[in-house]
Amino acid sequence: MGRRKIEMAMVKDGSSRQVTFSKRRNGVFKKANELATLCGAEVAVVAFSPGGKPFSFGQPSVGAVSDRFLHRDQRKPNHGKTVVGSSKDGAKVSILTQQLNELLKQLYDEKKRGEMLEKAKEKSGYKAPIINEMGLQELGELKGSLERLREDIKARVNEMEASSSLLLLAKKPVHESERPVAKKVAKSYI
Amino acid sequence: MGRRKIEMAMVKDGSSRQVTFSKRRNGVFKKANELATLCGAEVAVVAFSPGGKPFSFGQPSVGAVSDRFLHRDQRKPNHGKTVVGSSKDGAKVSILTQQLNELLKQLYDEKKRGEMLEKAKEKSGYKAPIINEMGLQELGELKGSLERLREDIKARVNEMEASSSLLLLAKKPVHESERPVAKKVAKSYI
DNA sequence: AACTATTTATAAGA
DNA sequence: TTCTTATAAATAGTT
Repeated sequence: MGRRKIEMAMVKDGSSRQVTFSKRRNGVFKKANELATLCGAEVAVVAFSPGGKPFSFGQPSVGAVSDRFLHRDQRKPNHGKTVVGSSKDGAKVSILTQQLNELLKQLYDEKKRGEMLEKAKEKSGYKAPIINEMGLQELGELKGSLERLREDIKARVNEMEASSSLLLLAKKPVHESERPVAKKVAKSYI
Repeated sequence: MGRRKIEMAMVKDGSSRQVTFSKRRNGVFKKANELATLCGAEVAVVAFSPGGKPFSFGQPSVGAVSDRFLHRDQRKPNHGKTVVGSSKDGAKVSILTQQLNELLKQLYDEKKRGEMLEKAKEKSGYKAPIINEMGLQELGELKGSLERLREDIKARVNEMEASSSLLLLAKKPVHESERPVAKKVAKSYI
């Protein structure tokens, strides 16, 4: 699909092969996302680059689809693939938000699991306060980062309601800057 | 890619949705096969139809790729992705989705690691010091994984903020009925 | 299942 | 790496 038709065989030049992988990987992920969106299907894609790096796409997640495929599904049939609304953009944001919610839920589960492990350790008579405190602190910071992302998505939804700037600035680079980690405790996902 | 451009939203008519799924499923599988052939990459795709039937493609096999992804290969995903400058918001959303799913993948790994930890603990009870030390070692590794994960998320949050800013510029307003519904959780995560 | 008018993906090139 | 652009490929609606 380009300037010329290429032979369907391994690209010999390593550099070109990496470029091809990057481009086509995104193409496959986009197609998979469209399949999931248009058909309400659960789809997972996993690809290892020529260099051995893993990349993945999953709706609702790679793990969920993998589990279901391996006949370990314990969830409701339609879990995780609801598209709210008919707007193209609203649907996309909805999917992203939904995935973020699942991320937060899993993080919550991880936190509970960590607490149980900590209890078990104390019961066994061994103390590792430094590791415990640092682990909890980092979990808090991790959660804060995810909250930050959630707020960004929420704010984007709100701003979409208020105004619609168009494509003029779409190519302007955006400066990335560090932002303080949120400390506030979440009471809801959105 | 047809007679007309279609809305990127769930196809309402069930019959049409099934036809779309069949066509596009083949398309995704073909693209995945080309990715594997051209780049020598290991690729797996799993898709559940609207009716719940599983379909899969794998090179060399779904199981091999899934196993490598979920259990063996712990190398970090690519971090250098930038979507600033991309001119199609569909691609931006695709990349955002991909990044979210990479996060999900890593959390999934952490979850599995925690499950193994718990199993080991239950198996040994509370009194075996050797097993406890092993648990502590694994907890330390978990902490290290969370440290790396936190850094990954920080980096991705920045990437997503940049992406989101650009994405916002091209958005149209969404209606009230199309907004994601808030979900509630009993208590804080941390 | 085939057929095409179109849209979309992408191979080269810059 | 990113962006352009000419072209190949995928596919939506139709038969």
